[in-house]
Order: sequence, then C-alpha cells, then structure tokens
Amino acid sequence: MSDQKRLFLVDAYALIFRGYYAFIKNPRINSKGVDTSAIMGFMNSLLDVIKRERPDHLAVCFDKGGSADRVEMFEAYKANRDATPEAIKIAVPYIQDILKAMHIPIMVKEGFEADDVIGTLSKQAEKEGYKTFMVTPDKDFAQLVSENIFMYRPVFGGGYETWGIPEVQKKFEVTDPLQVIDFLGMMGDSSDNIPGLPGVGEKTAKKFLAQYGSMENLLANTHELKGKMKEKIEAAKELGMLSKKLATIMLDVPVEFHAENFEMSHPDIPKVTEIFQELEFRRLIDNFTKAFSVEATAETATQETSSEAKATPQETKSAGAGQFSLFGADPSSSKEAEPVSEFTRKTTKTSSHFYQSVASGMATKLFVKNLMNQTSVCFDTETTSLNPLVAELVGIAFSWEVGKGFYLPFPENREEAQELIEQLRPFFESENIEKIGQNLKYDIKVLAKYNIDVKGKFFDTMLAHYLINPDMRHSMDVLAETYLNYTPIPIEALIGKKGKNQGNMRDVPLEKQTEYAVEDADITLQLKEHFEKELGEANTQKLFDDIEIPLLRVLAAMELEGINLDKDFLNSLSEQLTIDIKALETIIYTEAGEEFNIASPKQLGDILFDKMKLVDKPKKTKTGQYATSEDILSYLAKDHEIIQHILDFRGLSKLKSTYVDALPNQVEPSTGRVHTDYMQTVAATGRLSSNNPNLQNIPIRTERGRQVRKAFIPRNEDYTLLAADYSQIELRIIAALSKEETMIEAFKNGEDIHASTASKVFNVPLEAVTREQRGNAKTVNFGIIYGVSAFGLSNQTDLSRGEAKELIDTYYETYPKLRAYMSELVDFARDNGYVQTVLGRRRYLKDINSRNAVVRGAAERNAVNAPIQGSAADIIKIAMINIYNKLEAGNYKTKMLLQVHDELVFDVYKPELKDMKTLIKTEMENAFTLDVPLDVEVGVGADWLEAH
DNA sequence: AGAAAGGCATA
DNA sequence: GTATGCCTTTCTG
Repeated sequence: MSDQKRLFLVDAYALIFRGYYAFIKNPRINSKGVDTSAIMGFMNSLLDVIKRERPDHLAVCFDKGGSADRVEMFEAYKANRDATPEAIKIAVPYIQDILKAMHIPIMVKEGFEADDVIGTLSKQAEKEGYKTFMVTPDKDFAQLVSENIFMYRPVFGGGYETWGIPEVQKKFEVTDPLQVIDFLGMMGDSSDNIPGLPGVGEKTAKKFLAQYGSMENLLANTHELKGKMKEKIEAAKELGMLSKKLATIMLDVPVEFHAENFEMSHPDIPKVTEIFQELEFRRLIDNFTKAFSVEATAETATQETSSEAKATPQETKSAGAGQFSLFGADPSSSKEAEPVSEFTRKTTKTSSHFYQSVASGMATKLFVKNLMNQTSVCFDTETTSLNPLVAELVGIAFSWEVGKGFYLPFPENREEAQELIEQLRPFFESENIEKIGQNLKYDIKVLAKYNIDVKGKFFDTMLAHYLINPDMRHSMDVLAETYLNYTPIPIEALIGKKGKNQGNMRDVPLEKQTEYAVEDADITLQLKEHFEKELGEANTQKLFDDIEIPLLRVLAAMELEGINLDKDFLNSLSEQLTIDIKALETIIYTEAGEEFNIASPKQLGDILFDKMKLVDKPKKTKTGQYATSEDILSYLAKDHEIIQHILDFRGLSKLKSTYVDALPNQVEPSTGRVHTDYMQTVAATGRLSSNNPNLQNIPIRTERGRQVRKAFIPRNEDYTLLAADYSQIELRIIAALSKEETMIEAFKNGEDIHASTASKVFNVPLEAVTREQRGNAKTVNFGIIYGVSAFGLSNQTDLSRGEAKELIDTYYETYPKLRAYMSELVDFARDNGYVQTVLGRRRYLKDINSRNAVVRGAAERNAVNAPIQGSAADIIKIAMINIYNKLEAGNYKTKMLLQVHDELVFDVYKPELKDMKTLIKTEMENAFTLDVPLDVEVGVGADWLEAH
C-alpha cells in the first residue's frame, strides 16, 4: 500500500487563516513592524506536512476571484465574512513567492474556489491510481472522501488526523461521505454563509440524516414532521435545496492532473533562505532544511489509515476533546491561540536535562555553598496561591546552567519553612549575585512575607519582552514557544483545570514538582540569554535598566503596603444606595407599565423601543440589539421622564456593584487593607494598569460617585493622605515636543491653558472668555491628544459638525507647529513602523500603511497618542523610582500607595508632612526636563477625596 | 463554568 | 477619537 503514489493537495487559505488565528493573541511582528503571523503559521504547517509525510506529489491551491457560480446562486454567499485581516492580505504574495522558490506548484483557477480545484484534481488523480490527501481543517471536504481520497486535518494541540471513509461515517453519522453535503446543507455554515434550514443545527441535522438519508428525501416527507419544525421547514424547501447546492464542491473545474507537474523537486535553497531572512524567520530556516533533508524518516499517513480504521494516536487524543471536534478546529470559528506545529516543538520529554531535588539537610548545605559561588542565578518560587499575600512556599527552583537545575521543597510547617529560607537568605540578599526570573515582582512579594529582601541585580524576562515587543503577551508559555520552540509542562497537568476543584501545588508528588519548577527556571534562564542580546538595540536597554527593573521593586512595595479602607462608611453608602435604587425601580416599572430587568440592555431596549416606541428608528448595536448606551439615552432624556430615571438607576447600580459593595470584599483579611496588583506589561503605551481591584478607576466625576473616595483613608491617626497630581502633563508634553511656542509660553506663564486656548481660537481677551468657550477649548485640547475628528468633537460638545470642524481648523491655525508635529509622527510611523516616547519606548504600528482607511486612521491616531501617553507614563515612572529611593534612604515612615497615571497617593506620617510636600513635588516636577515646566498640585486630607 | 456582549468607571 | 478593568446579562458547551 505504501508503494502507491501519493498526492498532497494543500488548501492554502484555510491554512493561512488557521495560522493567523493561531497567533492572534500574540501576533508575530518583525522589526519592520510587519505582521508575519499568517505567513509563519502557513509555512509551519506546510513544512510540517512535508517533513512528516515526504509526499512525492504536492500542490498548493488558492482561490481566485471567488466563485462566480455560487454568488449567482445566492448573492449573500460568503458576504458576511469579516474583511480579510491585513496580515493575511500581505501574506499571500509572500507565500506564493516562497512556494515558487521551493518549486512547489501553485494551483489557481480564476473564478473557482480552492475547494473546487482540490475536488476536481483529487478525483482525476484517483482515476490514475493515486492516493490523495487533502490538507485542510475545513470539514466541507469530508464529502470528497473515498477509498483513495483522504482528509489530512491539523488538529488542536498539534498533530494530524487522517479521515478516510470510516472516520467520516463516524464523525458525521452518515453511511456515505456524499451525505456530508446534505448535512452541511441542513445545518448551514455561518462562515460560508450557507443559510441551512431554519431551526436545524448539528444535532437535528444528524437526526434527519439517520431518518431520511438526504435533503431531497427529507423535503419530500415533511408531512411526517410536527409542530413548529414542520412549518419552518416546509416554508424553507427552496432554501434547503439552495443550501445543498452551495455546500457542494464542484468537480468539473477546467484543470488537469498531470503527475509530472506535481512532482516534488529540489527547492531553490538560497532563495527561500533569503525570503525567510527578510521576514526574520530564524527558526523556520531550520525547519525548512530539515523538511527537505533526505535523512529524516517519515511516518506516513497511509500507515495510519489502515482499512480497519483503528483509532490512531491522534484520534485518541482528539476524542477526549469532545466527540465532535469539527467545529473546534475550524479556523474561522477558532479564536484560541493554538500552536500550529506543536509537534515540532521540544518538550521536557524530548530535551535532555538534569533536574534534581535537594531534600536532605546535608544536601541543602552543599547546595547553598554551590549557589553562593554563582554570579547569576535564575529562580522561581512554587506556592500555594497566586495571591502572594497568602501564598506559602512549596518549593524554590534554581538554575544557572541551561538544561540543569535544582529544586528545594519546603516543609508545610511555617517555622521549619522559615528555617530553610534562612539558609537561603545569604543568596537572596547578596548584592553580588544577579537574580533572574519571570515576573520577579511576584517572587519578591512572596519572599517578603518570609522577611527576605531580595537584592542584587535583577533580570526579569517578562519585562524584557514587554520592551522588545509590547503588543505580544508575555506569559512564560508563550515566550518559550516563540523563542525556544519549547512547550513547557502545563500547570493543569499538575493541579488540574482552573476552577473550584483546582488542586494545590502542595499535593503534587515531589518528582513532578521538581520537573515542573526546575523546567520553569531553566526556560527562564534560556529566555534571558535570548533577550539580553535583543535589549541591546536602541534605548531599550536603558529603559530596562533605569526604568522597568527599578520600578518592579517600587511596585512590589506599594502592593505589599496596600491602602486602608473604611468599610463601615462603604456599608452605610450601600444601604442608602439600595433604598434609592429600589425607589427608582418602582418609578421605572410604573412608567414602563410592567416589571423587567432594567440592568439587561436587551430587555430594556425591547421595552423602550418595541413597547413604548420612544423613537422612530432606534439605533442598533452590531449584534442587532437596540443600543441603550449612555450617550444614546442622554439624547432622549429631555423628552421622556423614564430615560433620566434609567440613567440614574444605571449610575447608582454601577456605583454599588463595582465599588461600594465590591471593595470591602477585596480587603485582605491578613492585613486589613486593599492590595491592588499593578500590571507592568499589559498597556501597549507603557502605562501601568491596576487590577484586583482596579484602583485606577475610582469615581470622581459625579458627586455621588466621588463619595467612594472618602472610604480610602490613612492607616491610623498618625498618618494623613497626600495626593500629588501632574497638571496637564500630556498637553505639556505635546507642546514641548512640537515646540509650539504659543502654547509653551502659556505654560511658562502659568496661565490657565484652556482659557488661554479659548482666548486665542475665539479671538477674545483672556478676561472675556466665557465658560462655554473655555469648555469647548478644553474639549479640543484633550481631543488633540487622541486625534480628534470633527464628528467626535461635535458629539462631545454643543457644536454642530460644521462648527466643530471650524473650531479644529482655527485651533490648528493658532497652533501650527502642533499640527506639523502630528503629521511628523505619522510620517515617522510610516517609514519606521513604530513611534516612540521621550525615553525611546517603542510602539509598533503594523496597520500604519494599511489600504483600509478605517484601519489606517486608527493606526494614525495611535501614532499621535502613543508617544504622548507613553511619555507621560515614562515620566511618572521616573518620579516613582526617585521618590521611593529617597523615602528608603531617608528612613521615612511615609509610604507611596497608589499610582493613577498622572497622580501618586501617599500615606504620610504626620511629622514628615512638611518634608514630604516638598520632596514629592520636587521629585515629580524634576523627573524629566522638557521645554515646558512640569507642574504638580499637592493636596492633603483625612481621605482620598479631601486630599484632592 | 466560561465566553461574549453591552455598558461604564478612570486618566 | 487614546489607554485600561470589571460589572451584569445572556449564550453556549
């Protein structure tokens, strides 16, 4: 059987889409800012197939111009597919060039889809005695399967499965693969816009097939059906037949199978390598040479597809994921980040390593001695909880040599654990040993609970990668897979899936703990070696050494500190809110004439617009619901009393659920305070973010919301809260960077910048500026930072579109250099693929040259906003580090507690108040020197509201 | 139980 | 129009 000739037909777009979505959560962007995810994904799959199967005949099939026939049949055919992502559009020409260089035939036929080309070719090849393998995840192809035609499907988690007749029979519950057409026709396919029969999904379609065998037979016997189903299907007979036609793959495309044209031959290696190098595919070059080398042995698909259809290993694997995995692996429906070629990855099973646990007292002594002789060590703590405040040490892994490492398990008894950590204290507190880790802030916080102050130089791989590629995700798994081609042991393998039944590290056998923990340390060490080279570029190294790494300590300290919360006060607020919400509810029900869930946008929309018909043609959201967002309802408020009540209800509910009721639950019992977690690697601009709870979005705009801030109080009566805000920092930055003298002067003279702007654009003396004029000027000043449009401005003010446009035009005439600066930023982004902050923090803008105006526009606004927002973030980070160091050096009792983008909050020891006011203001204002002075406003009070 | 959608709080 | 995180409802496995 294996001497039979084999033809592989690759469905290009399906694999391109699949590759693209595999990287969707962490797109591959090369140094030129090009998103190479789709190319990378496709090439991984292709090379993998070649490497595994060593096909003697192979072609890659593309669509061209879509299927005219199908569109003629049904004009909505494939109409509601999302616009093709940019990365895919640019991928196609690259892929075709690579294929040409590899001497792999490309099959396209104008006006036909790849499905039809593959279908036609496979039937012709079958006649000539070939076995054909259709390489595609697309379940539609199952209809073509025969004795000699197979689907060769990539599956989740890596690997392939081959579908022959028995597999198709089993998956679709049909007797003949051709019935797959009926199946698809009945249930429809949203990605191809095949309508299907109304009310028929996967389950019903299978039932019908078992009973009637075909679409035609079902439609001829609808009298046997009952109820609503009968009505619906009888009304949709035509649609049913049309759906079946749309689902049918054509077998009469004018192409011819000539074996000699499909033979594999030697690729043009230098050419392929050159293209890969241009795309910066280092690893693929390796894979490529392997795929085309003669030595490697191939396990063949034919061997796996024995006629008895015994479950292959791959099937056994996918069977666990659900008996019907057709949809899970469909590229268009799958948003899961999923490795495209995991099977090519190394794992702990395939890489040689030496991981050892150190358990006895004697061994520990020897180990510590050895440890102290190192200059640079990677470590990773294993604990009982993700919350460092309650986490107990289960063990610590160490590695200082690739592929090698040690694991120290910790006793459960707290005193014994402390004894063990004491032996390690000299290591952790050594100034001379560099500490390497992934997310060191966590380990530092855990160790702080054991009274260990981790010192010495730090290298955090997560932070390093954040600077190298801020748009990607930075989890260790992702980094290992991307940079080391290695898949670490998933934590789920040890403690089970997330959820209430998730186990505890403590209960994992020591052997497994060791494998897992030392692997993490080993990988992190390898990542460090990788990243430290890449950091060398531009200013990245400086940002790393001078900002992000020092900041890590500062944030750890702030988070450990936490902030005191007045629970009783919040509880009394909550009671009052409950009463007011109830009252509003009653009024709303009366006005609506019935009771409903006001918090449900769906029900609310139906009441307001279907039942009460408040508007002639209400706006819809993208999913077809009535839009009931604040900006839409506000318009209607003056005409209908119920609207204002609903808005009030929403406001109070939000306040109660998100803040007043939630915050007391976030108080950490062991400290009695709220400890937020600052994320240092999520915001693409360089800002921090805060969660569990988010303390960066505590209300302030409305009177009622503002009350929540009264609940944030000093630790005790010896302390007071101090809040220090940068005044207009983003506007100052844009003024300085653009060198717009008019604006710079206004700041230098300490003028009210919004009034000053109003005076200039409305051409009135400063004293004559009205409140309204100042308000509008303020909106434009802010809007500039985000990349205003006349449309947006008119939405935010009382101005019409025309007036808004005029205001913006006048604004740019008043501040001409500002406009010039903004276009410089966009030009820079176009040329370089990125923009940067005052400290050289980069943001890559892959869509800056997109042909799609909407996409490009968004990238252009990013080009303006990112340097401004990011520079402000850089500056406050410097200030935080400097203040923290001064507080430490001066042995002050005052602590920094919170950062809210342009504001810092401190718990000030009252005797230090006078010093602190000066110290904090000075450090913040002098964190960075611009052509515009920075101004900081300091407030002090018995709670956060009063300090403002 | 988890994801998606709609909505909304901050700078 | 920029940048986030979290709430409730509703859908789906």
